[in-house]
Amino acid sequence: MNSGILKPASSPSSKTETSGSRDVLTRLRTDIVSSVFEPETRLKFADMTKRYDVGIGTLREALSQLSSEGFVTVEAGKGFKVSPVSAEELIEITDHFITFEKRAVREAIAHGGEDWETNIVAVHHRLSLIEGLPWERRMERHSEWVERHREFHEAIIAACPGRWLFRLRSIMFDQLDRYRFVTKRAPEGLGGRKLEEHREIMTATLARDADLACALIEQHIRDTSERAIKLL
Amino acid sequence: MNSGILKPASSPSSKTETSGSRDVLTRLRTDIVSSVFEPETRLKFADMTKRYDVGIGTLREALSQLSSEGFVTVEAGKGFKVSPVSAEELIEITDHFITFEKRAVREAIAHGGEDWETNIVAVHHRLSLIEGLPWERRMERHSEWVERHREFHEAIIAACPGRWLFRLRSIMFDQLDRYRFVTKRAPEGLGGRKLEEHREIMTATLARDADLACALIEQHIRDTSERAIKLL
DNA sequence: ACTCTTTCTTTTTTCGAAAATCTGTCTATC
DNA sequence: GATAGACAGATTTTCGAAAAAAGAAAGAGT
Repeated sequence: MNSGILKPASSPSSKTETSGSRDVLTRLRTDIVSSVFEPETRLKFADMTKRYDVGIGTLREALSQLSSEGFVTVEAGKGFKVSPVSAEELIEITDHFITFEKRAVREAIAHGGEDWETNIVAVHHRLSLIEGLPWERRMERHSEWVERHREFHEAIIAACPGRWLFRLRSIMFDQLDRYRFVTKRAPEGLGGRKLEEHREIMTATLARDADLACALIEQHIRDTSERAIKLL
Repeated sequence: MNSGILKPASSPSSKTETSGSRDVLTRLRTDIVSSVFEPETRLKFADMTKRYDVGIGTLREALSQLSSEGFVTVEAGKGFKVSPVSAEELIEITDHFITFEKRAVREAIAHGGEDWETNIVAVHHRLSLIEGLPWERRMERHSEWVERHREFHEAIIAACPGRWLFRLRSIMFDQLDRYRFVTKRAPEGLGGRKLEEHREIMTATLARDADLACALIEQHIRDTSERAIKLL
């Protein structure tokens, strides 16, 4: 089957066209985050190499990487499978992420300069361009939203000098993305609210009000996670 | 990371290399931790495949894994090199580790059962067998000490139910190991002191005195890290 | 009916050749 | 002398074939 010469990649959602050039690690992670592969699914080399059009070795390296990020689990001799999800894990991840993020925000506010501020304004604008859209159009560009949402939160803490703090936070953020996905098709509700929240977070941060920024971020994250828990 | 597979532990062969019984990932990590390769050293495939007697693909996977653990850094097209070390990073790692460890200890004390207690006593005994030795003999069995030391601290927090907390802690612990190595050849000093400290930590933990255990552990880690900072 | 082999199939894991990329050196040109 | 281009050697990255391991199915013995 799939007699096409290149790129079968018949993902059900063929809206975002960029996937062809991105590397297999990113594509595979995206597919796991967006539940193209359900939890516990075995990721067989034969299928995967065809789907992503890469060699076995390259694929194995990507899977190995994803296993250390926690997205897939590996059992020696039995191959790789998509890591399971659970409400308990989401609670724990949320908890860790909030702890990291609050700490990082304080550091960033303490150390950030003009470039940091400017970048926050810039990426927030990019994000608001999508969040300001009506519901259907937002859904169409969901994967873009995911990316810009990540960019925004990363920009906020970019001035944090602790590299490990940044790194640990990012691991948790990526994990949250996976759970965040389940709220994608949730009823409209907080769509416009998010636009508000992000603007408030930006304002507090640029005003160097660390306490307020932390409180807003904590609420922002907890809201999303709690919605996800209900849908799990 | 190091899943519960029992390792060969002892060094069977006279020379450092030969006998590729342990897998290349473990051996390479050990070599980096014990400064066989200095920081910033480029890890060329040609040399490495000969040294560890594995194929290019296998080696690449190991290096890739180590890069996500933070031991090596990778630049696309320019290969892998041993990550740099710095006093600043040690301070940050120490800080994160202590935060994780204290939290994990409290959880473990709250949740641990009889098996947990028993295992702590057992691995502490194994550790004390080395720490009770005179200085020269301790040095001879340093790599065994590293392993048993890890086992001991892992046993203390084994009952902690948070899997991500455990995981994040372990990443930091592995990083600390690398810095801990520089204190290996430090003047005798705290050799006997450590034996004391570990016994105190065990006693406090088994007595379910979380506050005391946390305080002891924090002191224990900070002492070691501060000694390392001076030697950096 | 059950279990222990044996054999065959599927899947993972390893390996080294070949392609792509980078680095440094030499030469032509201004 | 400085700059750009091109060549050669070294190094990384990719790929798929082949070996090793796991799983499934069939057969023999109890």
